[in-house]
Amino acid sequence: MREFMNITKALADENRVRALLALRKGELCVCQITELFGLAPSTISKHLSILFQAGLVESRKEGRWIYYQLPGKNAPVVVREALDWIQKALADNPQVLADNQQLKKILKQDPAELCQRQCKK
Amino acid sequence: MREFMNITKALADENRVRALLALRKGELCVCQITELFGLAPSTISKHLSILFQAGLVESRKEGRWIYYQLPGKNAPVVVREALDWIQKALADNPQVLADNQQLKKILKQDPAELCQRQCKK
DNA sequence: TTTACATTTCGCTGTATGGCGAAATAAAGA
DNA sequence: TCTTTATTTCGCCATACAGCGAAATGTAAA
Repeated sequence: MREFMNITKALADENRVRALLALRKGELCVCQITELFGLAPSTISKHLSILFQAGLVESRKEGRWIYYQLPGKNAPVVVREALDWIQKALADNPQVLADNQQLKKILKQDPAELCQRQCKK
Repeated sequence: MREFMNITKALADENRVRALLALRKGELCVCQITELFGLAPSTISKHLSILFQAGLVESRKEGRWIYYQLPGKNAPVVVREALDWIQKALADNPQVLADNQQLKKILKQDPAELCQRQCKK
């Protein structure tokens, strides 16, 4: 039950749901998500930590960057069904579509430059 | 998005999830759920109100009693899928099984007597 | 080594939420 | 009508949580 509630609590925040949907396009580093949402890096980090604890994202370290991504086929059924559920419910949501557009612009930018700008703020 | 977040926030409380699973057996009045969880009637009422706002339960008034039940076939897809999800995830959960046992005992009792005891507390 | 930098952790603040009991509401019964 | 009673609403308290900035951590570059 604890595990399941970790998932529902993780899904009970709009920014975390938006983050999960943004990750559909592939892995993202913290500063890319930070840029997308316009929140403080520490805030984004905390959100990702909560998603990670719930098993809703995986993480991969590459040098100084940490990339987050949606879990693979080996993820628990309850997790995959949760992700399918929000995907289906919000695929054509205006906010989510806007995030997708914004994300495209972010992905065109050099991640290194992006992160530098984030850190200077 | 607001609608969807109403659902995820409603599911982010363990007692509300337990209530939804208890309702699988059929409609229940407030005092029956109160008896099941051992919380104050006002607390249960608030929880049911939140589930109702999210569209996760329907209600039916019969005299002084108000019966709550899971939504029917006409419920939005996103709601039905949410209910299927938690049902599948927690069908064999110890807490949920214990609730089922307890619920059987409660359903054997006369609702009128049950409610009277609740209100005297 | 030092410095730079991406991310996390920590401490704090304001707001949201679960819990209760008391009062309000609404419907049945005396 | 006047009680009784099932439920809701309201006001309160304690806790949980999202947000930030500053400090800490760990890794790469100089």
